[in-house]
Amino acid sequence: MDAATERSEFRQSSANTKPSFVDMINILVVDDDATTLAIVSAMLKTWSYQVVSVRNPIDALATLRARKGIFDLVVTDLHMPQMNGFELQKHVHEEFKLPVIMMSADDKESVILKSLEGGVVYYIVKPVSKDDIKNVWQYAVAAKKGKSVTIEEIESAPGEAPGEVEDGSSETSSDTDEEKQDKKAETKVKRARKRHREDDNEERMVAPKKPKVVWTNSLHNQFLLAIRHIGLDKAVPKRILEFMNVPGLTRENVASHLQKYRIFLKRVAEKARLSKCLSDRVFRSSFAFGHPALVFNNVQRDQYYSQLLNPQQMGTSIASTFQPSAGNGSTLALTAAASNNLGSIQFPNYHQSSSSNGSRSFPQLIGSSQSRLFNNNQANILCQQPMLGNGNGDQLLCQANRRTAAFGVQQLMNTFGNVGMSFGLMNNNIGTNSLMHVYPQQSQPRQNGVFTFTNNPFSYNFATSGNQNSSSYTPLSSSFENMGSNVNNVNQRVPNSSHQLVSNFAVSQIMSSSGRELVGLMGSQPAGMLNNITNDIDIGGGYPNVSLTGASIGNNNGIFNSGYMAQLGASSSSMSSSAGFEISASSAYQFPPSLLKNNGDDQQQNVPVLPPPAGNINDQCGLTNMNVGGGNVENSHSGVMDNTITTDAPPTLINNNNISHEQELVGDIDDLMLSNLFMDQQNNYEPSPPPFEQQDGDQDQLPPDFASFLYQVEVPDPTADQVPNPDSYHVEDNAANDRSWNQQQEGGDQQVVNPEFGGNVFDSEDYSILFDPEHPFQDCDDDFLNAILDADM
DNA sequence: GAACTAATAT
DNA sequence: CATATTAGTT
Repeated sequence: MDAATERSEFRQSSANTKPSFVDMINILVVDDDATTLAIVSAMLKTWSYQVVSVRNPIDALATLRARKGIFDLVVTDLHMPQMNGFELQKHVHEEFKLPVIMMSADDKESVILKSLEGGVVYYIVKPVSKDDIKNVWQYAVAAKKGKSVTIEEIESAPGEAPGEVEDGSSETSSDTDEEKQDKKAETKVKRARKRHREDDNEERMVAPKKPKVVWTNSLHNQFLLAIRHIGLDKAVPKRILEFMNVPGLTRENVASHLQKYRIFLKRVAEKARLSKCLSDRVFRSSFAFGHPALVFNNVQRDQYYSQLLNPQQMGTSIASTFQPSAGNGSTLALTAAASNNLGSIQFPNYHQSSSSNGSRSFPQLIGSSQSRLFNNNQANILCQQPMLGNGNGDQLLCQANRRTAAFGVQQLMNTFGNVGMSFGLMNNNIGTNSLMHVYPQQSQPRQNGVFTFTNNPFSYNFATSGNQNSSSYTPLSSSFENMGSNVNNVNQRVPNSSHQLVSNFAVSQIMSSSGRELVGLMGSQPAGMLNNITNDIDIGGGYPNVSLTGASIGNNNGIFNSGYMAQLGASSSSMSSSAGFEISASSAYQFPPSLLKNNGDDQQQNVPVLPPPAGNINDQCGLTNMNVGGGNVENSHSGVMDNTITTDAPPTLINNNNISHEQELVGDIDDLMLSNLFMDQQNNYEPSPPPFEQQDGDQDQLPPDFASFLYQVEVPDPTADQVPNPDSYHVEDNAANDRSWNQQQEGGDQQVVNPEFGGNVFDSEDYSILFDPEHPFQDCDDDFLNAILDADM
């Protein structure tokens, strides 16, 4: 039999399952300790091995001599009186050429190494488990074949911790030309022999089998992270592998997974292309950077409307309007009570009024983002279990969230007003005279504000509380005292009984440097996950001069710590953001050198420069869910505020010395969404319940809202008699070149087509959607939409 | 020849 | 089905 055939046979027969011929394998067990001897022998017998046990090495050698040729394997203790395991092994090797497996309680690396170097084929640290010895037949077979079993192979032998990826270096690959010639024949021979393999066994049994790589969530997330960083188009196995830096993972492994992933992407894309369902259209459009006008048609919009307003979805009571949730990827999330929304993040916002009445001259907002793409915990990969308590009926629960904050729609929640309103791209029940801009995320200038509220009567409160007594609202400085800058402060009652605030999650408390006045709160990880929260708050001269520097948000996966920074401007009408992520290297995640930047500080290790993980920061997806203080807060502001809320958390990476590195986000939101969807499928999660009726029974239909985060939305005034008309929007470009180009094209501000994108795709960077209450419904241009759809992909 | 990836095998 | 391996291309 030629070598190729042998190898094939080996593959065939070296499955995890114990071959039937083990009952032909004779093992001599040597241990001076009778108990161990009995146990090990019994274990071996339960695996059907033929076992002879002796109490000392001398007897062992005598037995071997007496029954020469019978034994296939010797299993011996290391420490024995007359002769230790090393010596015995030496004798056994010289005289009988039998493989020896060493057992010892000694787990010192030096000892193990010495044993292996001395020729011991496998070292078992006592206590011996059944699994340890289950597959020792492999050593017998390997020895018979005259094959040496490498250390790597031993290490991948049974008993190894699952999930580890074996080093591919143990691969025995040395194809000769001969082998290659014979490939076809090989297959036939393999099949033919398969049947009588078991009679014809040992010869082909060789070494322990190399385990399959299991693409766990964690591994897949690294994979996704790599793809995100590299960019889907440029993500090839080698680069992905490089980035992932997982020991033992091979390029082939990655290639295989990538193939699967691509198939997934393709399938989703195809569905989007084929379906007339709007959600699919949206999906499709978002592939092409999206066109906001694609998002809804009338019917769907209405459906979406009702969906968003559905109390079941959004929660209606004060207590249940929002719950804080811990996003997985360094994210603190807020979710609606009745829908375990995914991937939210909380971020600090600052609300400053230039013209509000004087009684409310304190900052009081905390926004939160929330994904509504995936509802109902169907996508809780990498979950954290709820770990934070609740208090006083407020039911603030921390819920597991995945890192898909990236996807969702915008919502404004009137928390205190007990109304639970929300708006999406075209859904605005809150309205005021305010306009909310949601800029496209992908190329969002990071230093600019994203959400702009104009003449906004709201003030913004800590989004999760939902339990403020609207009639007794008092400054947050008292309410949120000790809100918790670390995990120990979770679930802390606010002393002021009128507020009933329970901080059920770890937040950063953002205090003024002088007055201990709470400027903001920053969501962070729940207990146990919080690594660092650092706030650097500097408030000069009181309001309106607030700056805050973010928090690190720990990640208990050890992938990295990310933080969020926001700087709040001094102007009464604007807040500028110089926010960023802070990522500090963590030992658990090893970044390839190419991704590290040395900041020049000797004390400072290189820090990775890479974007934050998918979806863990709201701004990446731009969908922000904000609790808008209604009730008392709202009233007190009476609609004359002019706020700019920056919710943009630029993916700026900041090293520990606060030297920031701007980093453009790589990849686009659709990739992220798809990635996560992919993982949902991997995990057999139910598909997200689409907000719209399914049109073709397609279970994989995507909810339509995810594209909306790309765009800027302006929201009419909900307090006006006039009901906000979600159709009354139009697309408006913001960039001069777009504008001029647009004018040349005579599309007006209805259609902004950026030639950079092939003339059929919007440049998401440079336009917004404006709601215009003055105008009647205005559907998007179907022809145009169709054109995009047709041209796309 | 290395790497990618579609195709195929396990 | 998920992953590994092969085989054809680039």
